[in-house]
Amino acid sequence: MTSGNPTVPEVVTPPVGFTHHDHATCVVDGLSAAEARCSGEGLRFTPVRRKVLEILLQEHRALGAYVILDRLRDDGFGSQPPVAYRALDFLVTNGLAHKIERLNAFIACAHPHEPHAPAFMICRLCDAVAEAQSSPARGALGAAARATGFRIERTMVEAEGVCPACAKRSPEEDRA
Amino acid sequence: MTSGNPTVPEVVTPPVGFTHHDHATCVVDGLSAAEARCSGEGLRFTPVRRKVLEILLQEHRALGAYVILDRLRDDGFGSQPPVAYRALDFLVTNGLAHKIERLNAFIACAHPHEPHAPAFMICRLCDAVAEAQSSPARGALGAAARATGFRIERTMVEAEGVCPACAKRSPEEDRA
DNA sequence: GTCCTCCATGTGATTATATAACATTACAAA
DNA sequence: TTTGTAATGTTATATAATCACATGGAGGAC
Repeated sequence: MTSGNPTVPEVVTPPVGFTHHDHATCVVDGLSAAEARCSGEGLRFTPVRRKVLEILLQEHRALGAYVILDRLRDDGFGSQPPVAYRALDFLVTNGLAHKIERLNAFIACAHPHEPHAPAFMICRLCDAVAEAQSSPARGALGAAARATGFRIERTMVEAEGVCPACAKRSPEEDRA
Repeated sequence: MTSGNPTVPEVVTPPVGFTHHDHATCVVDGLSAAEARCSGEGLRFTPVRRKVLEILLQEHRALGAYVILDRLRDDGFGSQPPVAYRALDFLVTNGLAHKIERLNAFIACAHPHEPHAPAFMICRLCDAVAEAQSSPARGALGAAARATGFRIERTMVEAEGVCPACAKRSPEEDRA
C-alpha cells in the first residue's frame, strides 16, 4: 500500500464479471463444460446439481445457499437446506463453483477448465463478483510459509472494493 | 499469474503462532500495545473490550464468538451475543484483532503496531493460526484489478494447510 | 431380468453464527 | 448539572449450516 507499487506486468487472464460480454453464452458454455468434465471423470451430473450450477451461472454474483434453495423449490426440487448444500458441496469439490467466504455465498467457477487458484474481487456496492487468478504462495505468504515450515494446501484470496461500474456512478469518497 | 512474479525478496516478518516463543509476554504485550494505541487515538478500551482481547491473546488460534461469549459470562460480563460481537467489532475495526472468514472466528492481531495487510496460515489439523504479511494487490490480483478498473480497498488472504508441528507428527499423505 | 449395493435425494429437527431493536447505564463536554 | 453520545445489556429473531434417518434410483454381479 502506498508503496511505490512498481508497475506489475499487465499480462493477466481478464476477469469475467465486470466486463461486458455475451452473457447468454455463460450459462450454456458453463453447463456444457461441466457436463464434459463430469462425464470425463465419472461424476454424476444430476438434475439438482445441474440446476444449481445453472442458477449460479445466471449471474456474476455470489448467491447464498438459501436463495438457491428458494429457486430450487420453485423448480420442483426438494426445499430443505441439505438439498442445496449437498449440490453446492459437489460443485465446489469438483471445481465447478467456489465459495466466497467473506459472503458465505457461492459463485459459479469462471474457469472450470484447468486447475487454478482463484482470487475474487467483490464489489461492496453492487455485490458483483469477478474471478481472477492468483498465486499468493509465490509472494510474501509463500516466503512466510517456507520460513516456518507451513505446508500450504489451499489459499483463499478475496478483495473487497468497488467495481468499475459503481466507481463511475459514485467516485472516490463514496464509503457506503 | 504468469506475470513474471519475479521471485519476491525473502525478507519477511516472521509469523508468530507456529514458532516457539515466550507466550507469557504475548498477552501482556498485546494488552499494553492496545492500551497505548487506544489512548493515543482517543478510543475507549473498556473492560469488555479488554477482556475479549485478553481472551484472544491467550491462544494463537481463532475463537468463535460464542466461545468468547462463554468466557465473558464466566467473568461476569453480559452473556448475550451482541456483547461479544460488539467488542469483536471494535477490535477488528481498530486493527487489534482479525476475523478469519474461513472459520467464522476471531484472532488477536499479531502486529498491532503499523497498518498491515494480514495473511493467515490455518492448520486444518490443530486449528492453530499464524499471521503473516501479504500484499496481494502487488501481484496477479492487482494486475487484474487494474486491468478491469476494480478499486481494491481490502483484501483477505487465508491459506489452509498443515503447520510444522502437525506435519512432523503426521507426514505428507495425511488428509484428515 | 433380479437382486443388491451404493450413492443421491428428501425431510424434519437441530446447531451454529450473526443482527435487529430497544432499554439502560456510563462518560465527558458544555 | 444538564445534556448529548457512546457503550452495555437483554429479548427476540434472522441467517447459515449440519445431523440423522428414510426413501429412491442407477448400475453392476450373478
